[in-house]
Amino acid sequence: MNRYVPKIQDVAHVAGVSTATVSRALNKPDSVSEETRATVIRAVEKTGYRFNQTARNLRSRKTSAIVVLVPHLSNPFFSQILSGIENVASRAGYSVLIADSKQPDFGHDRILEYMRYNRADGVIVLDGSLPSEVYQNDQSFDSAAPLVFACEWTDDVPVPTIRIDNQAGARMAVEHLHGLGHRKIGHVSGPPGNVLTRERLAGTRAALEELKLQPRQDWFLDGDFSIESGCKAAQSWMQLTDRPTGMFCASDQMALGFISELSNHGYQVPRDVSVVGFDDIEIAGRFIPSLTTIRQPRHEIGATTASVLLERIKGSKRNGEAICKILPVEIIIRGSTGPAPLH
Amino acid sequence: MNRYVPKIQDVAHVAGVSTATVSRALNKPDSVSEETRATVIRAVEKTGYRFNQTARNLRSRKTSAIVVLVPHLSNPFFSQILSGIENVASRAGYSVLIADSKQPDFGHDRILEYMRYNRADGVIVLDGSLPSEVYQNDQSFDSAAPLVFACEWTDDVPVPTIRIDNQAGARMAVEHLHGLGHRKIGHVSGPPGNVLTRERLAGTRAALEELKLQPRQDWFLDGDFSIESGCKAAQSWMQLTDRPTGMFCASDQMALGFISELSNHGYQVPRDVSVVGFDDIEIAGRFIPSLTTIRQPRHEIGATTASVLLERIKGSKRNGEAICKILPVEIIIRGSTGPAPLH
DNA sequence: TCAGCTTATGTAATCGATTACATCAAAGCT
DNA sequence: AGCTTTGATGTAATCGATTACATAAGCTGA
Repeated sequence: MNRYVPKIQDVAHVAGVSTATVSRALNKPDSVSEETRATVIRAVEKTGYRFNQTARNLRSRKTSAIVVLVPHLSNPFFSQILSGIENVASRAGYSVLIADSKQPDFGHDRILEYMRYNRADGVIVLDGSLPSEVYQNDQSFDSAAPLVFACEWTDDVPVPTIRIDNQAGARMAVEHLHGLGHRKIGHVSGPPGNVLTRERLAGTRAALEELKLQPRQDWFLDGDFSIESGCKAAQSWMQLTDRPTGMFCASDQMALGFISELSNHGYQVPRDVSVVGFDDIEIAGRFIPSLTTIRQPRHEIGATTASVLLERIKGSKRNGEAICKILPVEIIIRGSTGPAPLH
Repeated sequence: MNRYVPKIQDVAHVAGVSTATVSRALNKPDSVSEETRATVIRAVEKTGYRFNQTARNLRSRKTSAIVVLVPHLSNPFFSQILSGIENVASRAGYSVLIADSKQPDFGHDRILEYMRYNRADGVIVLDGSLPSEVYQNDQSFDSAAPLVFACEWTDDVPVPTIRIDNQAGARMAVEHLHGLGHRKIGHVSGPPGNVLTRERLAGTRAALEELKLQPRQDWFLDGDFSIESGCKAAQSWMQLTDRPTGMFCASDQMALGFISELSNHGYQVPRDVSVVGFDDIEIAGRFIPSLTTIRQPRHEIGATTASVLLERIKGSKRNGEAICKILPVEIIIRGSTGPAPLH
């Protein structure tokens, strides 16, 4: 049933020219005569020819694809970033491969397979927690594809990174709460070991210090960016005898979980506690109350990352230079924060 | 700076065997002697060899990749479906390519490029609104890669489809509202022309009819699945003089937008109106109020779709048989629906 | 008129694996 | 012993494009 797939040979035959001419007519139109070009194009239409990407890839030693390593693909946070990447990549003729780096069967082998030029011409890593041996191993063989980090990154790995200033974001959050009169400020942090967790925590501490507020250990609650962990943090909050009146959550999901759980127990935001999130996911503006949060330009992060990677691929620059683009964050003030209760 | 990438030649040389033997040792271990296999493996480790996927693809006439056509990649609804797909595909050694079919520059050309065996061995289409010429054109040349629809589909195109029973889901929603005493039931529908819109609308109408409720034209509001359109629907609702007391929204996003906008204007759910969504996105259970909704098993839809596609690829069956797997929906009753006001 | 240059095209090598076919040694069978 | 079968390996064709190099024709200017 499978009909014959026309190849460049067939086009050449129909057009009465050589395969080289067909290839040139299609890829470098200026290098053949106008007449020949027209003949070839007619032959292509007649035969229904479309070039075989694989053969082209082999000969020209590239894949015209980039791969994106996403931690937890099911996390909707990444959808806009992927959208930004796909947008830029597809416009440049590149396909986008995605792989979930947090899948159970995602081992070193598989990472390496992507890091080499095997499947893609470049790699975007959104997961800062890949074991750093991966990168060393990679360097030792040095047949590595260009690599770019986005959002997250791994310390001491000299790779270009596109991200926001997480510390500054955290500062904005704390300062906003402080500006509303809050003096008892707590924090719900991300998963342990994560760079974002570390940075946002550091920003929070720094801001508290600058504002001459004593950080209290029991106001720093553990989370993992998920909605569920926000709910758990709310339970911890409720069990405190001396409660913070302002909470900065390191992700919107946690902030929403936090507010939701409090609501289930009769507490209200911002009456009982003001809450600031991080990310500005789509639903944040429509939650009840609407969520004050630190906006990350997610689509732009994706688009910028793709541009940087494509440049690296074309220029075949080495990763060594390790530029770091910091995209701006801004605080979006909404309904989940209000003045601190008069003491 | 780019070091030499070892090829099968080099391994053969180091191991003192032919390239054919190396290939066999790696791909069909049983066909070489144990001794040779060990030698080859040692040589592979020594050289740091990893096979070149492109070369393998060309020779074996496949790409080991599948492509997923997503309408609006930025829509987080798809993240779990992608996760399900990636899960199954990667386990079987396939890469997953994604492309946003709603991008401005996504034309027929590009679709066709994917439909042929050029870039992928199979295609998953999540967008039912691709022009049907695409499929016909495809058939006429018949060099088409196996195709599977998921969630959405296009009528009269004989392609296997994995989806839920949208009409049944809509029925559940309406019956639930009816069971709570609601007799004035409205609907917010999806984008015009979409199959899901049509099916959910049909299910709604059928249920109303069965329950002997007169459908009222002005209680059927237009939307497009987005949060924003849910807000707009809320504005329409507020302008009605005779308002429905129960609303079934064809997506969770619209339901959340609907509730949010009402809340901004002092209305409360479910006191003033009960709301049912569709999809059961992650935040639904944590919204305030938590959202009653029709759950789609999104991860499972993705996984099943990938399995079906891989089977087609392996079996190289034609699409003609057009099986249709209907996965179960269930209603998740939460806080956004309550008893109808006593009239 | 002819060397020298440009332009258009053809010939054949090449990318790096897989695999059909050939070869050869060892084992099995009558 | 002589013939067939089996198993392990090597040789070389092959997948379908791109492209280095060769060639031929046309053009320029001394």
